[in-house]
Amino acid sequence: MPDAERPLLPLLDDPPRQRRDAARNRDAVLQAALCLVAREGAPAVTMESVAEAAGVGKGTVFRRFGNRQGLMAEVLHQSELEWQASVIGGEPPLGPGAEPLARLLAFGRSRLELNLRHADLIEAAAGGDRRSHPAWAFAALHVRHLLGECGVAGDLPLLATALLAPLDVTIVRQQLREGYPADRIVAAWSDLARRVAAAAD
Amino acid sequence: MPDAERPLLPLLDDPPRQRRDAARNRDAVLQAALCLVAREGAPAVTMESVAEAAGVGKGTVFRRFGNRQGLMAEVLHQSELEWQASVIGGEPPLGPGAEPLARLLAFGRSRLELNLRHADLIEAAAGGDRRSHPAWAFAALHVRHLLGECGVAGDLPLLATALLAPLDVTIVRQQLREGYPADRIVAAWSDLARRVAAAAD
DNA sequence: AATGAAAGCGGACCGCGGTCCGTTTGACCC
DNA sequence: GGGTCAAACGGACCGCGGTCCGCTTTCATT
Repeated sequence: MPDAERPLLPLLDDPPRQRRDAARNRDAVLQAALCLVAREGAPAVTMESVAEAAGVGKGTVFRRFGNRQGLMAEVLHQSELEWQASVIGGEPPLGPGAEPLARLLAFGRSRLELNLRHADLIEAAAGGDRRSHPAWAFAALHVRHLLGECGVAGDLPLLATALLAPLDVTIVRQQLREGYPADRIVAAWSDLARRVAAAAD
Repeated sequence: MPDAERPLLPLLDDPPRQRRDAARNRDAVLQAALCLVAREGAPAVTMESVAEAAGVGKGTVFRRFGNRQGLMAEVLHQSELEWQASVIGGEPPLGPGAEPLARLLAFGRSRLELNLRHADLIEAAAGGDRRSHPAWAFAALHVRHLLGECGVAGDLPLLATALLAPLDVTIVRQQLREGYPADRIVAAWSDLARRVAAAAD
């Protein structure tokens, strides 16, 4: 559908326009990856299998997405959109309308659940910098915003990161493996969040 | 030197005694790995190069250490011994003798420095479970202990993990990459630690 | 329609982590 | 010493991530 506008606004999209086959292939690869990950789980999906399912060569997959992490990051991004929408505009207490602290606590529980649900994908998408992923940036920004609304004084971006850190998949998984029940992990995180948010107001 | 005692105390070490060549090879591999990592950095060290340097076959390296992470974990362990000693018995404020809160703050700064210094090695040793490594377990236990001495009430083991989490290599590296200076990261962590420790007493 | 150039393509190729299995070595007993 | 057996060895082998380069497709221009 954007094609229909092209002739009418030829000035806006010209600089780096990409060839049509490139766009088509990129889309095919992403769809194939999405499908394969859903069906077989991220760890079982190889770059070659994605290429084959998309009907392209292996080189094409790497050209479009850089490496395995890049591809998985894109898949993860698709899977996170719905959740992000419900944080921004969904029901309270996760969405807007509740007290900031209540939203923060709901956020923690919800994010922890999601981290576990997408665990394999997150780990597959995680390079040395799991935190440069859009999903992480979104979460960090949101926590920072809520802390601000709670009236917390201090280094908000770094405090936000510090609050997010213990929710990380690898940490939570390890805690579960050590026998801590999920409820207790959530409770401990809530405790932490309250301590951080308590300093002000 | 333990050899000298063997004949005198034949009862203590018999159950799973390992063959002499096995022990010798394990040692040679570890030495070679230590040396190579120091000289070329962890990322550049391949399992095959370690095997060759140790004068053994590749299979032997894998048999002794399981996989690359296992080997790197062992190398890391060696590198952390000195620091652990200085935490347990070194000078205050890191070592014993200072106030618990002061020790905690000193611990954070010191651990952060060490994480950066050993960054490559830590990442190489990190499997899905970076936190099952002895070095991590040691740190967690120590923080838990200090929190207890601070009079903190709550879920100490999980709070300790939560405090440790933001010191993780990948997080700190990302923050540096985003332009936050190291001092500020340390300050933010100290702030966090104080908020956690402030609830009691 | 013809043409030139560059963006894109794909599969042969490489290196490394990890496995497998036939062979060797060391420990223990006679 | 000789015999036996399990533990250990080592290198050929495999699969996957990632690169490279000669060939093809697209698109702007005329």
